[in-house]
Amino acid sequence: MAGQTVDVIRIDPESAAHPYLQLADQLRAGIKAGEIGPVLPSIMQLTEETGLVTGTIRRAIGILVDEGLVYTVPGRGTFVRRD
Amino acid sequence: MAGQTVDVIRIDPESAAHPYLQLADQLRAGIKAGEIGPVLPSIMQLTEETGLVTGTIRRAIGILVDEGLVYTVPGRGTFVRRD
DNA sequence: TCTCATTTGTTCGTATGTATC
DNA sequence: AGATACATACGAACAAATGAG
Repeated sequence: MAGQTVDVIRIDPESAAHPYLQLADQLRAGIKAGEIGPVLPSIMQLTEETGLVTGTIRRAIGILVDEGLVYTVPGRGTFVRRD
Repeated sequence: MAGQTVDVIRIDPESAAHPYLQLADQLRAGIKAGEIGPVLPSIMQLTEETGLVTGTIRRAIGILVDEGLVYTVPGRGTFVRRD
């Protein structure tokens, strides 16, 4: 199992903001607020909770990876980088 | 060991029907015809016999689980539900 | 009790085709 | 036309449960 369920994630399909950006923003905020971590919810969990598909989830997480905020380990999960 | 080899499974990659649906249909038909069971071939066996990958096999089996036709036991296998 | 092989479960990575905006 | 999103499938690694010995 990966991280806990995160009920702070709310994607608004009607919003002008793209879902992958909404998700990246909310994940980032949750991490910085200490509400998310040290292990992020799995892509499958996020798929269920957000209604988005894996490609979109991965894209949002990819942003946080690029920012150096988290890192992923294949077969394990996505982790908040502690430094 | 799990179930016997099942040479009734034939996935057509050229078909318009998605492989996971083809497999689910053929497994269901084989079970109802009494040709498959009481233990399904393992996921590994099915990957070899169909050329599909584990994710696709699992998805097909998941359909039969949802239908109540079979159930899975971790470390044991997938069994036809007898009722 | 311990080890090992088998089996299902979970997870990330990548690719392709289609649909929508 | 291009970017975004969805659906499906393939590839790979690791984890956990089970049973045999």
